[in-house]
Amino acid sequence: MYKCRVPRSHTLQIDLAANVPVYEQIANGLRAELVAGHFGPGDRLPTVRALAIDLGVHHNTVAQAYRQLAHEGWLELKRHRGAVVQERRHLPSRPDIPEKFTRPLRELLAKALADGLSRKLLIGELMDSVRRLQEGGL
Amino acid sequence: MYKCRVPRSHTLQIDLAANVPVYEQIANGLRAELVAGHFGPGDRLPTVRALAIDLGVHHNTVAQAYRQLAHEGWLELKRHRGAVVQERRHLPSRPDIPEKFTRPLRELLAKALADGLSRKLLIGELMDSVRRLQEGGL
DNA sequence: GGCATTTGTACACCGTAGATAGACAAACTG
DNA sequence: CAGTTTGTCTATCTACGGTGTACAAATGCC
Repeated sequence: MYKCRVPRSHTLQIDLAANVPVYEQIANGLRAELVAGHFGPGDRLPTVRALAIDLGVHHNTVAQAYRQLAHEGWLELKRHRGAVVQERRHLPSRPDIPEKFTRPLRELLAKALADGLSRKLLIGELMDSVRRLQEGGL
Repeated sequence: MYKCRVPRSHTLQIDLAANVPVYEQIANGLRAELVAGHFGPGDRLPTVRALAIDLGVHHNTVAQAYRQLAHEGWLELKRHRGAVVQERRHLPSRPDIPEKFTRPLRELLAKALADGLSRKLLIGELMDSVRRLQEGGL
């Protein structure tokens, strides 16, 4: 019995056609959930196989995502114990903001504008994010 | 003689170690410049070989980036005419905001937070972007 | 006008990474 | 104690990114 508020395909979506690896899509999606606090320390994520079936990929692919998150300190992976969410100490802030955030954000905005999304709409989305951040969420 | 305000390695940076393809990094960087209006219609970008040398990659890699941008309607690629910036009609806005923007933004923020960047700092960056967007820039 | 240079393209090649398949060892369940 | 569950390991296959190289055509210089 594990507590699994994990996204079935609704919140965690995989795009096999995307040029970003599936295991990284999974890790990114789960990391977002973790950062948002949707999981607390001690919570257990689904087994690699269960999630793999849900997503329609191989369990090794999910395992790779789990391993990456474990390596980042989000999960503890014990055999047959499943993936347990860990308390994660806050890292000291790094000064490489431009590379880690500003540039990707800029490129993301450029892509969105190029896709025809309006400035007004993007501003709205950004402001929503700001609000969520201010409230301690994501 | 081409008008080339193109980034030497300062504004257009390539990370060979990144897991995102170099040709896509180039395309993303140039698209950001184009969206920002740093190039006008008729301007000519550097030749594939010139930019390739600047970036330290093969000219075919740059050519692939140029082709992608041309396919998106940003550039016109004529043999021996170089890459000419085109007037680009605005596409009709698509309704798939979450997939194209919200989700990637959310994951980017999650990654930044996971890296130890503070909420306050991220909020500042987001607000900067909002301001730039409001001013018609990027 | 002719010729070397420039320039984008096409094609083949190689290395690597992503995804899968299948087997394995250990813990849990009854 | 036997069967099931579960994460891991190893091997294999495929696709893609990046490079090397040759090519065709337009440009520029004399």
